[in-house]
Amino acid sequence: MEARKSDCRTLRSVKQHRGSRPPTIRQVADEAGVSTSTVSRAFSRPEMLLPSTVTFILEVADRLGYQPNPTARALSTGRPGTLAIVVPDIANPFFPPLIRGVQARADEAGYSVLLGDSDERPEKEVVLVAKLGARTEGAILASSRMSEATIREHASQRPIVLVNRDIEGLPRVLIDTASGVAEGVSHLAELGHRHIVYVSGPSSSWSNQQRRSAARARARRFGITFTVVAARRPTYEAGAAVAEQLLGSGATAALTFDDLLAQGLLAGLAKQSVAVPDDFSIIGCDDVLAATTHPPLTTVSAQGGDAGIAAVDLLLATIRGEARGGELRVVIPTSLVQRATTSQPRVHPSAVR
Amino acid sequence: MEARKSDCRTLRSVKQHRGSRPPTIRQVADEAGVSTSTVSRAFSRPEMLLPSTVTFILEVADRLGYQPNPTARALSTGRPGTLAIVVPDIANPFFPPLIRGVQARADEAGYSVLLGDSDERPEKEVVLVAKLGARTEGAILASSRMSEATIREHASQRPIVLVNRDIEGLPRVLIDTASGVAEGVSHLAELGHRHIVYVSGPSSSWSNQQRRSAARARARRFGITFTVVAARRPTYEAGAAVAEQLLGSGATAALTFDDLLAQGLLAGLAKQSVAVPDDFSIIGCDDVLAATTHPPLTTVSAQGGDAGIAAVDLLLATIRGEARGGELRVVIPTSLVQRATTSQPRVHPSAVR
DNA sequence: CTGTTAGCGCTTTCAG
DNA sequence: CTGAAAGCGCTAACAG
Repeated sequence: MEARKSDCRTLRSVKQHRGSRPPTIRQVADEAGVSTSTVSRAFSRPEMLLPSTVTFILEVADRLGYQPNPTARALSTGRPGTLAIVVPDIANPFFPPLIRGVQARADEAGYSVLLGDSDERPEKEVVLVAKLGARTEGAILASSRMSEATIREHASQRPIVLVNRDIEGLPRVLIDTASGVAEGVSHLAELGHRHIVYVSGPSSSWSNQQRRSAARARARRFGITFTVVAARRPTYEAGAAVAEQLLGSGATAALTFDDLLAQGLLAGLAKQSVAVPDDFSIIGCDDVLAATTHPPLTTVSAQGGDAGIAAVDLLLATIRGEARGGELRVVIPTSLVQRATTSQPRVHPSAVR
Repeated sequence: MEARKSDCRTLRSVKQHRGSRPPTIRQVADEAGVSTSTVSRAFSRPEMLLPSTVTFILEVADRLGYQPNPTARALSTGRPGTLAIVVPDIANPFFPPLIRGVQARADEAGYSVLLGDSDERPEKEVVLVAKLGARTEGAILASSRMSEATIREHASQRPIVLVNRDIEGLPRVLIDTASGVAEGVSHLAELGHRHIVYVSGPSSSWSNQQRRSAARARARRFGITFTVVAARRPTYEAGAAVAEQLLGSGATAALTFDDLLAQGLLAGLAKQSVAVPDDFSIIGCDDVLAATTHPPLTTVSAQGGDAGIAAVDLLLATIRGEARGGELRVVIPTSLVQRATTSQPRVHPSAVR
């Protein structure tokens, strides 16, 4: 096989330079003396062609600097080859590992990832999901702040996988921090604490609800006093701000919605000259700060990256229509990571030793 | 104007349910009794139509749940309406704010954002940029690890804006941490330090080179000893690992490539019972940890979010062909943020006070 | 195994 | 101001 019609395609064969359109399948076909279908197949289904044809075409294509146009391919096949991931706040350290996992896995599967940040605002999330949904094959909603009804509505339009949001019937991956949190409460109870407080995060967060109720249930089981203190956003500042309030509550230990809050609390307590863990114990959640806090934070591990990978797998399965009933709900286990912010509560000074 | 031909388009008018294709411009046109061109115009160039026609069509479209297909539009116009941002590591806290800025600004401009994580690997970055580049109108390469030649090659194919990489002739936004670092050295010199060390980051990082040479130059100006110690990746662990090495060097202060390294160093030093800032002073860079370290880190501010916004503006201008010579290089100033990790060097014990 | 022929859904001249 | 028709670049039956 050799190149035919390699005659003058008037001006079209000029070497590419800034501004010239990239070569199309048509040009490769002409240059190689085959039909466009053949060129198309050489790229999408090479097994249908003679190996020699494939190599020849690929060579010609390469020489011309041809690359299949993803947009055209998307329109023709109806498969954009992209996924969307939307999160409430990229800057919250819980999400980067998650996003990283998503992007890596999607990439392996030949997909690209569109990212959306809703800025913790449900209305903005709605718009984003609609906008991104139209240009993707499916979306992953991490810690969605939208109402269940709204989510269901979106899910009826296109494949959607939820992360840390438990809605019956929808594919979802849940990081089961509840078990880790319960473990944390047990740990505190066994240490001798009789009054603990839970510093809550965003009220519309499923994770927050899970953690709060898991902590409460376990506390009840041990018969220890359980109080809830609300922090606004899950931030360092908010954590530092609730320190005083905790001290006045009579509690000797706190579990916080996440590590950021715990870290802030650590600072707030330090400012009040309260020693951690000697005077007060703290347990965070998510394990996104590793041992970088001072002292190193005891927390509940959460494999954000794994969740991202699982979410992509689930989404891909859903897209392909392989998502069978049972596997709709993937649960990722967690456990308590003991570092240095918990210890026995300080007993009455005179009783020490 | 009223609906004509609202007759049976056989089965096509069935209400949408999971699995049914979304309505096309054709259906809206039929339902409204107009041509597809008119529907198209109602969405893309309403000013060409009678206001009454527009509202009518929009209403019909809304009733049918019609939304223009972005892919088809992209193919037809040649403008995908998407931008790409590729970073070496999303999990590095320097990038989330940057990405956040990019996504927010792009969204305002009606664009969506494709995200790529190169995992600090140049080869992977090359593949990513090529892949994402094909489906976007342009790309933002943040802290690119690719060679200058490779970057130029990509830039010759499509609009590209660099962040923290200074390549002549290419549009770029640079966070001028060099000035902040120099300020940091002056600060240390004025405090009385006579030997400082720079803990370097990725060798292929432009920022690293900038910071290192800025520090060296300023140190020379003050006639103080300047040493460089190499950390592998810019991580907490790497920072903790170099602590001992620094202590043995005779230096009394360190500037680190970034805050993560500084934070690790803080921990490494604490482990060796070296008090900061009393026994050793530290200055970080990027200001991504705010006052969350212990003690609060003195560092060089860097407005990642602003850089992201500026990058999008530059990219959009480049795409539109408005990028004029002079504005090709946007520099974002930085300054030293003094917190609590720097102080006078401890003089010979007997000489104290 | 390869070519022909229709589109995918939308935009865009060019008429009227 | 609106309609008809011709694509954008690629894929997908259907023949051969």
